[in-house]
Amino acid sequence: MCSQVVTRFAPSPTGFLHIGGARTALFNWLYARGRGGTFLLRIEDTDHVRSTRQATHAILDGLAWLGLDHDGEAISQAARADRHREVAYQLLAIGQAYKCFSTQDEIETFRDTARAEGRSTLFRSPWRDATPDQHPEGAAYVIRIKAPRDGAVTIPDAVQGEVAIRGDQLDDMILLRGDGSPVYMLAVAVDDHDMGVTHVIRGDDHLNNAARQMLIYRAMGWPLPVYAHIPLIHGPDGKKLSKRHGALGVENYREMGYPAAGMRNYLARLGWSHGDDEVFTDAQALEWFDLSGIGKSPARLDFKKLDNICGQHIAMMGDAALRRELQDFLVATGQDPLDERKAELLEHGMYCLKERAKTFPELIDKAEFILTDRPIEPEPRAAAQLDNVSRSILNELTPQLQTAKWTREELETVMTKFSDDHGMKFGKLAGPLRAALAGRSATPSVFDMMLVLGRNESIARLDDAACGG
RNA sequence: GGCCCGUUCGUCUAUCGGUUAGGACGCCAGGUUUUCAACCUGGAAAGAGGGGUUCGACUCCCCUACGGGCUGCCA
Repeated sequence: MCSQVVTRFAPSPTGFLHIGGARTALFNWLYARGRGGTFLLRIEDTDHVRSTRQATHAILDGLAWLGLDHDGEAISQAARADRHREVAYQLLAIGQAYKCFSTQDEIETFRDTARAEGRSTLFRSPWRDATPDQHPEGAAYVIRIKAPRDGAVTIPDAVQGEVAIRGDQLDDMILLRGDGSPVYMLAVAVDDHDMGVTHVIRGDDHLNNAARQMLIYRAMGWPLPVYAHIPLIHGPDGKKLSKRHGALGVENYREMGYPAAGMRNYLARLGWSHGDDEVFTDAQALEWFDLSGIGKSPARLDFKKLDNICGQHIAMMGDAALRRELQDFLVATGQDPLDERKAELLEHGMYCLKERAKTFPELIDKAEFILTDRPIEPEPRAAAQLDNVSRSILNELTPQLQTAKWTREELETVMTKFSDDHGMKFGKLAGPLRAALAGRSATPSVFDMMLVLGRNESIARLDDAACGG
């Protein structure tokens, strides 16, 4: 069969894990993991001024939260500068690159006048064809690649199709700066090659760069990886995602309480599709994901849809897993985790809570009746105007519910007995109970529980039981 | 300025020359419900504009408009 797939995610550590970057990472992860391949992580930290250790940690944390595990250690691009330099000199030695002694000032003024005169600002170095004996003694130089001046470089892209860049649009880009430091374009090409990357899946802001990187591959005689340039994510207004759109980093989404599984689903569906499938498991995504399903136009972030997808994932999750993730969420957001007893109660009641929460904070909110300290007293003013049923609910049922463990069986038993004793339909208990507990912030969720219990699955059964047929 | 990419309901998308242009989210209406939510039923809602090619274009080609990207001794 075909050789092993190797993908990579290569963020610059200049802040946090951008939501767009997270999607790029996800696509790479899905592609590799779905094919038994390797998913590597490379930190592009060659910009010493902007790169920080905290930013690297933020990226690692974000990936870990999203469950996008990479193989091996994260690779530091900066640490590989010697190898990048080595390739630059190799290129020089085989005549695919040359020393350029033009100063930055010269280039600057050239560009200024070119712009002013409406001409191309591509700099053509006069040193391209100079022989060594023409080189000035001891002067500073940069190493430039010899880009083709005619013809075209065609990028075979799995998403965009064949994209041709004419040779006259390509300048002799710098490989090594005057101070001997390698430039990004060189580093990327060398690293991708050395790491054995077979599929470069990245944002389409790199599409044009691919042509330049291909020049290096070509000059070195390296086999080309498959390129797949995916459209960027835009804000709800269709503009490029920026600070004013709010949540940019994945940690923001984590703090808002979205489950990682829901994020993976939503992000995967953003710009990629598998027919009409909207909600899917990781296993399905892994099986279905393919470059051919990636769209070519930028997608907008839609929080309503994110909510919906996440809600469905919370409903799909196992109670124990939910309990664990909820605790993680509380810790991650600097809140106190639930104590054992409450966590236990919550897990028991999860079956009728999780179907109606889209985020963890919402789940906690719905569970207020379970989690609130007991005994629960009704607000005096509300207690004063209760009808008979409500009063008996308050006196008989509430105390039982206050000590209940909230398992489905127990809740059914208690509620059924009560409605049976009062000769009323189970579903009709909601109103009086609410009235009995009016004014308590804890009240709404008990109705949720009753209604869900009653409506969805067991109302007929319970009503039959309560009314004796 | 030059070059490159994109454009189907409000949003995410299906369609890979022939469909009443489908689904999902959201929205609206009705149902159920002694709150909300959930749930059920129904509804409104799309091929940017203009030229071609073709018996037939959302689909192929060109132009325009709009959006985005690249054009650094940034990454």
